[in-house]
Formats: sequence, structure tokens, C-alpha cells
Amino acid sequence: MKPDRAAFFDQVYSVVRQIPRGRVCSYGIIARLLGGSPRLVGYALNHSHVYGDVPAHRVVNRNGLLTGKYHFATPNRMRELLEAEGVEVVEDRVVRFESLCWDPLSEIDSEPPPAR
DNA sequence: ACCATGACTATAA
DNA sequence: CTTATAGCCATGG
Repeated sequence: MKPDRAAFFDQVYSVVRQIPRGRVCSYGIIARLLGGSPRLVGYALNHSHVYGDVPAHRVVNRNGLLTGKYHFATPNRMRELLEAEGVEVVEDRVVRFESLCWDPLSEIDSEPPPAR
């Protein structure tokens, strides 16, 4: 049976809510985890504002680039939210993204801190 | 139904 | 490093 599209959106929100504070994730990782395309993840996040409890700022593209910054209230909002969690952002890019990237497949929880 | 667009990514040049 | 192409698929005109 084909997975419901609305269910996929909810799955995206569910995963994003599980991203630990101070960590980030990419659209592609979530997409692969749920068996969808990265574009759908972005689309889901675009609608995530209605839920209010989805930390969409913790999702960036595979390069750690804040590609969704223009979809927040203000372009600087995404960076500010990340920096408030201890995530360094330089030139719209997450510093040491590969170290901060949270992969639910290999890192369930209680992971060691980003370790600079 | 067709066409354009987009918070993406992989690959190639 | 950049640019171009292809694959991806929901959404809107």
C-alpha cells in the first residue's frame, strides 16, 4: 500500500522534533530515513510553522548552508536561533556541520556533545 | 492535464 | 571553487 503523503509530512515533523538541541540535520538524511525525496522534506518544513513546535532552524542542506533562512520571519532569525543553541554560523553556513550533523540511524540519543 | 517552481542532492565538467 | 544537468515529487496556476 502506498504511504499517505500527509503521513509523510507528519513523519518529517516527528523526526525534526527529535533533533537534539545544539545539533543540526540535513534534508537528505531525513528524506532517506523516511523513504522520500529531499524536496518533500523542504516542502513539509515550509508548512511546519503552523505547528509551532517544529525546530525547523535545525534543518539545513547537505553543505550546512542555511538555505531556508528566507522562509523565517526574518532572514536572520534562523541564524540567531542556531547561535542561541551554541551552533556557530558563519556566512550562512554551519561551522563544523559534519560534526554537528545528527543522524537518527546511527545516533539515537544521549550522544556526546558536539565537542567543538 | 500540462507547465513552472521549489527550505534538495548527486554527479559531471 | 563554480556551473550545468538530471532526478526527485508536492503544490499552484
